[in-house]
Amino acid sequence: MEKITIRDIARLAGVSKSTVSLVINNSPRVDPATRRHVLAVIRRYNYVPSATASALAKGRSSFIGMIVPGLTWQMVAALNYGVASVIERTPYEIILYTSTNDHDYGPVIDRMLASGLSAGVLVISQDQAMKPLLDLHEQGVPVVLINTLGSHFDLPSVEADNYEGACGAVRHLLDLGHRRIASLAGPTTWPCCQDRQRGYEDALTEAGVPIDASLTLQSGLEPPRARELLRGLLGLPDRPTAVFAHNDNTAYAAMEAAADHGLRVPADLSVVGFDDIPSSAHVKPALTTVSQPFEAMGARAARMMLAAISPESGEGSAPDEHGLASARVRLPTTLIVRDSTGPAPA
Amino acid sequence: MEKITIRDIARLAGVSKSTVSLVINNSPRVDPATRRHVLAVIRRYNYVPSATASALAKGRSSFIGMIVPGLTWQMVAALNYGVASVIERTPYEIILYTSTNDHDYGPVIDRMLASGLSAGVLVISQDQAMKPLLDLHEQGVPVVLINTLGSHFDLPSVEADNYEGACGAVRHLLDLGHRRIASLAGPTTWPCCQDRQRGYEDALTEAGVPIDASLTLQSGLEPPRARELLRGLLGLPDRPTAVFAHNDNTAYAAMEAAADHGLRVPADLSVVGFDDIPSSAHVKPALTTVSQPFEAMGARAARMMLAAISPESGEGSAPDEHGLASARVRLPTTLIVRDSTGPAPA
DNA sequence: CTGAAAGCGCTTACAG
DNA sequence: CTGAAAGCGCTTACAG
Repeated sequence: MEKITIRDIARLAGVSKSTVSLVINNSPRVDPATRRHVLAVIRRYNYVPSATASALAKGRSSFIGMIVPGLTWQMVAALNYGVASVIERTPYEIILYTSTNDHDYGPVIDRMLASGLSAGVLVISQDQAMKPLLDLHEQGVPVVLINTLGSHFDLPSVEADNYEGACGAVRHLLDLGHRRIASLAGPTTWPCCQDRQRGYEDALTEAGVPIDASLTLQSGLEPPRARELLRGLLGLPDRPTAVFAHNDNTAYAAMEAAADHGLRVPADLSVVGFDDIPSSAHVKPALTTVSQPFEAMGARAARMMLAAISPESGEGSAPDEHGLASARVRLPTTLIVRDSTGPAPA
Repeated sequence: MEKITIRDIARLAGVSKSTVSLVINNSPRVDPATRRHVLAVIRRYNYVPSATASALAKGRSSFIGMIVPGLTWQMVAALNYGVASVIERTPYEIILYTSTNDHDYGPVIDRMLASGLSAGVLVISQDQAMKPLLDLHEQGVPVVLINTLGSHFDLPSVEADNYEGACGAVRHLLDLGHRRIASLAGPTTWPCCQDRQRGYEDALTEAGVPIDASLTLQSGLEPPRARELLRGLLGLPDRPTAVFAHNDNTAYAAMEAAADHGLRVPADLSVVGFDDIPSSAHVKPALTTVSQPFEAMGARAARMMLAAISPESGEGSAPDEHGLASARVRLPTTLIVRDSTGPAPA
């Protein structure tokens, strides 16, 4: 069971190594008959070219680096699944870089750069320092971001449509008759949360409901803090009858805050979240929330990456002038209505 | 900013490429002074050897494959974090193989084998077919399993102590005065669930409580099914006063089943889960559950892998005769007591 | 359209 | 203890 090499295939097919190589790399300048023949023996012997050897010879590798944040995210699983489903049909492999420092991808990028292994980098990011990524990009390594970034960065990215998602969630509450709707807001520095907050405000304005700044609570997406802040607000005479939380975990905290006051959800207080993490279908009451299309986001990002590193590879063949280099795609979200929202109390 | 190579370092240091290589690979047969000097220039020029070139020359690579199941698991994140924290201090990189077929790792293994890229494989598995993994192992590729396997497999593995974890959970219920305790069991074919079930039964027996088979519900770990089965059981006159669920998601289902009957948790029914996934701290009532040390499990597995692929690398230097090749480590769990368990009703 | 040859950046006997 | 040389398995001009 010796490892079979290009030389073996060449001998077996009665051609030179060069020809085999050209076949492998889809060169057009090889006779169709020869190509078929070579392909046949390749298949027969189950030959797979050595990735390391070809990387060395080509000067570029067939690895895509994927940088993921550390512990935090439940969504990484779904995102990754999407990425895997497209990459598994290509000769590329994913090298996983897990950042043990969630606020700075610097060390991880250094490592990547040093190894020179990655043909491109997929980055799942939140509020990490962007500088290292921009450096990467400037050094000619394609970078595709998964998740929202500030618009001042010109890196290709795929994200959920946070703005429209938030609008939809708030409109749902408005439709149910709610007028005093609180926002359990995430970090003001996170672009995704800025978009969600804008969506919240615009939906209100559009419905003719004036914006009351005291109804926006800066929870930083930390459940304990969210619970505490909302508990304060719920004690007030003109308490809100609904809350739009910037993510599911703080929505859970909102339910706890309601319980702290003996308020029932949704009879006394409606709650809508954002993300639709797996547990949201199971909490009591089941959470109405904005579902992000994580799997699709991952798949899309992977396709953009492939297009960026091997333009010939078809698929996303460059609609805009820079290939997909500066694309910024926003995928639609879906409002999942469950049991945590209901008509505004009389 | 040309890529700097071993030849550059050799020239800069005034030695041969061979010597530089020996230094890089920690060969003992190089003069300490020379070594210091070479190391200095390596550092000064920030030289990192090409992973592809050395893989090619050595005939083995510095990649560790990690196979993860598809969508399912929230714990993969924590596991991965543990793995990353140890691998990041070595020259190894992780190649991520995501199985889009959760029941058969065959395709993924084929791919891995074909590329010949991985020096070893870390596998997060549940009830996948073991055959491909055993083949791998037989071909001399070190395999370390994360998670429980049938004891009939002789692959090194790290798992949580499911048996003791279950015992602890059930003893907690017994201490609270419960005597009729249901088990919301997982697939009988999954070794981890077999262990949990044994723990449940042994804890009962040890307390002198006879085992009532009708109290064990085969939920298959599917929440809807768990809810339905338990709802049936709770309608009976001698209903259980507590339930031990084999994982958190079915514990949530148990709470729903209780609500279906208007039973309060924990006043009328105590519920304990297994896993301690992130949301369990936030559900209402917060779930008492057995916490698995995912991060530690990942780290441990990574260390075992390193020991297997580079025995010289110290760390876990082989306590048993086969190195760590046949080790089977079981890490302790922790019972997290929260609000879903309380004294048995009078 | 095809082949011989040099080269990618390392490692590893083999001499010395 | 150190260096010259061959080789790992591919790719890529360059001839033909």
